[in-house]
Amino acid sequence: MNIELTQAAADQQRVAIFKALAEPNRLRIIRVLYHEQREMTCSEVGAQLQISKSTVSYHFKALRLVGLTNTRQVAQTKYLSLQQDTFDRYLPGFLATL
Amino acid sequence: MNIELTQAAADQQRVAIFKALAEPNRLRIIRVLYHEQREMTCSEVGAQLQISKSTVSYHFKALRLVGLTNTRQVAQTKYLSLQQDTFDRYLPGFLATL
DNA sequence: TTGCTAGTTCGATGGATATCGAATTAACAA
DNA sequence: TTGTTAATTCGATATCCATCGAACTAGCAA
Repeated sequence: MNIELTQAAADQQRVAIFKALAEPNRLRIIRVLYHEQREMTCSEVGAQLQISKSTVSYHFKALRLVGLTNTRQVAQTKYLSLQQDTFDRYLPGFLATL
Repeated sequence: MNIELTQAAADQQRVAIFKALAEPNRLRIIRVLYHEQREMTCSEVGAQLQISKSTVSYHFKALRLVGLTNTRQVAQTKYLSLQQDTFDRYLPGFLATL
């Protein structure tokens, strides 16, 4: 294991995470999930944030791809929640500032 | 003071900070400043990161505008260092993960 | 003044991305 | 089968931004 390679990989992950959070609607999704401490669906978030469901789906995917959230599927419905591990590793203490 | 307004303002700041950090070269600048624990000049960073001085200047400005760094000027030379306060307020614990 | 050094700004370019409606897929229900 | 609901994908568009070299500004020194 080369330290520089793993650091480069970690940096790539950091940049991806920051990009994901550098968007007002995605940040609001994170806050809602953190404060409500429960899973939420695409439709539910779309209604609360007043954005189209396609846009919400797009943001959900972005958050999931960088590991900030995870998804639990029940029938046609997908429930989104925070992936605490990722926040702990890359942004410890951040959620508490929201 | 309206809580929602100040939260909106804080969110705007958060998004700006994440945007600033969502760029590989800027993240590297932050890491170098954190690890070396000293001020660095535009030229010095440009040489170390192998990017043109105009690009470095552009990134320096971006970091300064969101309050992640501060600048001390001596004659023509500007010395850059981290603004610890901002990290403490918006990203507590982040620097230590680098 | 004449250079030299450190940074900034400008203009142009190429690439990324946030957004929406429409079409599509998938799962369930009647 | 037909219809309904939840979410994804597709196209298209508009905007943002990282990058560079060149031109410029400002401070210092012969």
